[in-house]
Amino acid sequence: MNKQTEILNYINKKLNSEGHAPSVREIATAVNLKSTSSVQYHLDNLVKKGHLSKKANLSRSISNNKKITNFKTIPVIGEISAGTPLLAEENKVGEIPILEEKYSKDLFALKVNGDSMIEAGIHDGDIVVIDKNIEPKNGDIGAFMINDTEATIKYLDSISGKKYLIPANKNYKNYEINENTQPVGKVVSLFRDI
Amino acid sequence: MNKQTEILNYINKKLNSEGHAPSVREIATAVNLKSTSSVQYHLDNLVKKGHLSKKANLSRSISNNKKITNFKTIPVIGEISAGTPLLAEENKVGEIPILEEKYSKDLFALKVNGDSMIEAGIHDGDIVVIDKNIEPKNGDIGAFMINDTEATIKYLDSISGKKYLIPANKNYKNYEINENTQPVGKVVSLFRDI
DNA sequence: CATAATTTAGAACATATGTTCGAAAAAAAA
DNA sequence: TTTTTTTTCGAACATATGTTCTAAATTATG
Repeated sequence: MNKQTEILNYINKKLNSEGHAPSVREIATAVNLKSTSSVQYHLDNLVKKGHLSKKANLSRSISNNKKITNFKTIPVIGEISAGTPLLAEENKVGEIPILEEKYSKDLFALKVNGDSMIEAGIHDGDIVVIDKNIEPKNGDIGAFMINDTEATIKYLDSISGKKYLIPANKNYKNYEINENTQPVGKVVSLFRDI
Repeated sequence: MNKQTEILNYINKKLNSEGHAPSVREIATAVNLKSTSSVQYHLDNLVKKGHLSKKANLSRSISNNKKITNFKTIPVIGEISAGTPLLAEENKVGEIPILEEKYSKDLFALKVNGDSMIEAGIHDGDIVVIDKNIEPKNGDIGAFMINDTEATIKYLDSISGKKYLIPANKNYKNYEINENTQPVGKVVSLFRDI
């Protein structure tokens, strides 16, 4: 490996592991160069080639030029235990990445339990992303809390004036919405490990 | 906002925008403190509380303690044009995030075209992640190239000794594997926007 | 109000660090 | 080989930067 890429790799490694850039002298030691000016020589080239950025006369100001795609994570909620608020830490079973541009504070994810929505292509164990900021409308798939103890994913629709939670599975019955049914948000996307 | 969180926010902002930590004096200026020792005072507290890490006597060595969930992206491939290599840039229609721990070089994603796998819960427009390093076995859902011009997602299975690509849709027929059929990889996960 | 705890200030110090320059060494080209 | 280009070295320099200490100012507490 040539010295230049060796230096670049070392810098990237350190940026990642230490959270800050190495000094010129640290680089020199790491890549077996006796003189700091040798390192400068390569740093100049790496900057010219656009691989790195650095600021003049500034300690440890080297940074990586590569475009960073930014993500945020949203919590994945598993079983809801009675009484525990939906997003309580104890319900959390994981995190999933969301592109920053799609991210909003009102997103969270729910691990699907059961096959009541299988005809909508939502399987047991799938993770659905829910936007609390969007109230599910007729025809939408939404997340609903029933009696504050159970979260369920169902179609929402009206049948002869009454509102129902409608499963996508012939083996399950419609559930008429009552005062114990609270809409949580709209299902906006889905993840599955196969 | 109190001084401590003001400092913490400034540091995080700078780490993000500049790629390296600010100096103590830069912090002082930014949060309107006249003395560097005032900043030190708060830095010490932030370190004690576990919000930051820093190394003694080291310039710009402040780093953020929060666990960084690392992601990588894999390319999403759209329509395959005849002759063009599968992963060619011109076939790319986007990127999706993958947790670093799940990431491998051999992952890519394919936008599903059509509803031939709808009974397996894979819909038109879904994005499936394919691991090129795993050769699909009987019973697996795999990605296959047909005649180097078309990528398709199907079940793989044997029927009376012959290997078939089997759709999950009664309206489609099984396709017997021949010399023009190349396995690309196994489908390992799925994304859907609803 | 008096007292204690917290926060800020100022100055001085030690040094880690980037930079520069000329020359030597090594590698590549002619 | 000779010439040119690339790479490395060593030393010296200027300064950006973290640190410490004491005292003052501010805020909280009784």
